[in-house]
Amino acid sequence: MIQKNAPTLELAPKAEQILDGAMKEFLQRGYAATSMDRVAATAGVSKATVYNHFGDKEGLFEALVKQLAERKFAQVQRSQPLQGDPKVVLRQFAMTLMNNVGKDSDYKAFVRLIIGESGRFPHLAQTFIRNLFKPALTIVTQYLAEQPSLRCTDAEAAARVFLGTLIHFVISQNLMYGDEVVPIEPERVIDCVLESLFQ
Amino acid sequence: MIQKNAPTLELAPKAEQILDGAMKEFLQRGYAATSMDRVAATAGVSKATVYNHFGDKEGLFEALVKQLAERKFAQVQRSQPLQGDPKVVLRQFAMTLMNNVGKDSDYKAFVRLIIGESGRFPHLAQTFIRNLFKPALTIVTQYLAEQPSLRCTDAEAAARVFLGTLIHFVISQNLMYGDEVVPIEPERVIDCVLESLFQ
DNA sequence: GTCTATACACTGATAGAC
DNA sequence: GTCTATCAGTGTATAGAC
Repeated sequence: MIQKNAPTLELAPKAEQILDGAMKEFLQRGYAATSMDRVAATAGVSKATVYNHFGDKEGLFEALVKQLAERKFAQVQRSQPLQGDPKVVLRQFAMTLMNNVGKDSDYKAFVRLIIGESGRFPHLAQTFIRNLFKPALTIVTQYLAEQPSLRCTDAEAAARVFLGTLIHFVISQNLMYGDEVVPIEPERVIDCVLESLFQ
Repeated sequence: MIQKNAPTLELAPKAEQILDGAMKEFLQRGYAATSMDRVAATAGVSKATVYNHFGDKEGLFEALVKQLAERKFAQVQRSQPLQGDPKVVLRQFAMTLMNNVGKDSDYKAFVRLIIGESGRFPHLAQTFIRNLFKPALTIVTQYLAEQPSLRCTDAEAAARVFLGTLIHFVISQNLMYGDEVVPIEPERVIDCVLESLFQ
């Protein structure tokens, strides 16, 4: 009766299944508007199974956020180290970041959720910062520290200027739909920040 | 029986009263977790009165967001025009922005709410951009366009670099509690962005 | 471990008296 | 315009059978 084939080769198949359903619901509706009923239905399991695995709604939410943060962290770590001419390398980096974040609906929903709930779940916001912003900051800081053409001698501060410019651009133009209110070509901002940071 | 004294001298006393209660609830709990029952109780009116004034929950939320956006807009417009030595003027501007936004709990909650709900209420996110980000962008762009020492000839792009750096700093360090994960003195970032933008 | 069934509180919204 | 009372629906969480 019990099918032993194709257990998807994962440690906890039902847990993965539940997290998949939880992701769809939480990203689409937000934390408070997501019901455990719907998570169970979307995941294709009973509600009691959800509670057995994750304790309560907060436990499920925390497990989901940590999984998403770790998945994206793996992507960042896997990216090739920066090397070469700054203006070429960093322009490529900027375009990748803008396309990777600004046009990925799931990722945009994830960022909205984390920021929106950061007042009630400070620990999850910090997990996001630790797993995603901090590694990016470290990579860019190390790269900038090796560039003699960098105008600002404080490489970490320069990395914050560069990343802050890019991330705020995505937040204001894409997450908040500012591209219809204060439109501008991304290239203009990238050109300007690179022109400013390097001689 | 009916007290005629102290009608608070406002056009719609009950409406203001309801919006005050709605502000407390929505800013603290978010949109979905806020109940109309609690808004009515906090405002000191009956629930039916809330529905008579604002139609439904979305109507109340939109009225609240527009009021908050307009109040903050008035503060921005009232600020003195920028003039004088760029590094002095913009350092002062940056410190004011960081203290005004980063340490005002109500304003932080407002920004979290707007970003968190921007996927479900794009129009309200755009109202926020139009009333708060766009005016700031305009003021800084005009000021930068007059500075001969500006390295980047594209004043609007430079304004986005400057404001993006500052706003992302507040979001990551204050809204998302990144100051405990990736701490840094604000002055280092301000120094760096000014050093980069100006000769 | 997983399911069905259910407890119990609370939700957004409305009807009708005043 | 404001209130009390209430509706139908849904929320989180759990008990008990398998």
